[in-house]
Amino acid sequence: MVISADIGLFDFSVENSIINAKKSIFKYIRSMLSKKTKYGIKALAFIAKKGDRKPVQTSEISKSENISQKFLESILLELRKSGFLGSKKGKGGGYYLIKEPEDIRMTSVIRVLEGPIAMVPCVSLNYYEKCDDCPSEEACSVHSLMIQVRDSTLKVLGDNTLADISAKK
Amino acid sequence: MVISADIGLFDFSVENSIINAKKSIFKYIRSMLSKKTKYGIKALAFIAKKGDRKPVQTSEISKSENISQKFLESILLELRKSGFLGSKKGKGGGYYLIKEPEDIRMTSVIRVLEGPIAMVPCVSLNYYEKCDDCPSEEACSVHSLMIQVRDSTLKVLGDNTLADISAKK
DNA sequence: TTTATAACCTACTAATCCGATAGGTTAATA
DNA sequence: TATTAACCTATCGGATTAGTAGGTTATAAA
Repeated sequence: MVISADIGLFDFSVENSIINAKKSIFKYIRSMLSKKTKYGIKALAFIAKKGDRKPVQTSEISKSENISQKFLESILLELRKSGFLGSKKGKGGGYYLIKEPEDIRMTSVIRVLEGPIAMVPCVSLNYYEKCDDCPSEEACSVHSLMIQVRDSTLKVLGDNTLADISAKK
Repeated sequence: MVISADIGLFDFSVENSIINAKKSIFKYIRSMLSKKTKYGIKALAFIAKKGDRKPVQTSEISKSENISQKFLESILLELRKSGFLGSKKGKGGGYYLIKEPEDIRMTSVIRVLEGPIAMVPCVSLNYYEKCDDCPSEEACSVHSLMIQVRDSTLKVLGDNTLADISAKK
């Protein structure tokens, strides 16, 4: 019985790695950071890099960063509505930062564009939601693990400002 | 212009917080950890808690942890195929651990059930994939940030074993 | 040897979200 | 007055998630 279990383990491990290989080649890899958030951060970094406060057009960012212009428009609009950017219409218009890059933490950007930073709503600070299945969060084996993950992620994202990530070249 | 920008900021910040409030009440909160993975970890912890190596039935775990039995079946099957569990058919059958809980790291469980741990494929160690839009990963403002997040998450998940999370009560 | 059990397998589904597209309106500049 | 660029509304295909349904195979007990 032990032997057959071992053989089973071996066979299936091989089989599984093939499945995973196929997965990575042919299938969509689930990403925890949406393109929306990714594009939003890139756009903010692009604007921050320019340094001056002159409005930057969506079209310029779109071309330079290979982002669909229409999609980017909606993202920048959202960033304006949530207080990261100011805007100016008409010729010479565009978007500009209304805070110093040093004062824009990645946590706040991601919370606006992506939503919760925690991997699970029941440990989210800003988007908390109780699990339907868990009678007690203390008894849940996943809960404390996810709190640890949340805190370590929060530390990284809270320590990094727009100034930090746009300094990289 | 500065004044109108400020007013705009204020108005929209308020509006946005209302939108977010509605979001958390009425809408689905995106979770980075699928229920599949969550249930899988819970099931492993359940089996580990029992201590002895006697097979545990899917139905028992399903009832105790409030998980759809059919869904759980598919998860435990996957955990067996990827080498975490052994199984026994027929009466008195079920699933049992084939490794010590101390030797099962959360990183490996999550990689099997969820896929990549990184937030973005371009910084994933086990599921790497190049971004279509980025010409250079070094120049990407998101890249190094995501590496930091990945490493801190990896640290937490690598330090926690099944023994650690099932010890909690 | 039959019967009950529980793992195993295959296929399908509703709901949801993501990323994008299309087409138009408003406001500011030249 | 014409052009520009932000702003707004609606819609969509493709993909995933979290199941459900219904059966087959292997094992243990009767």
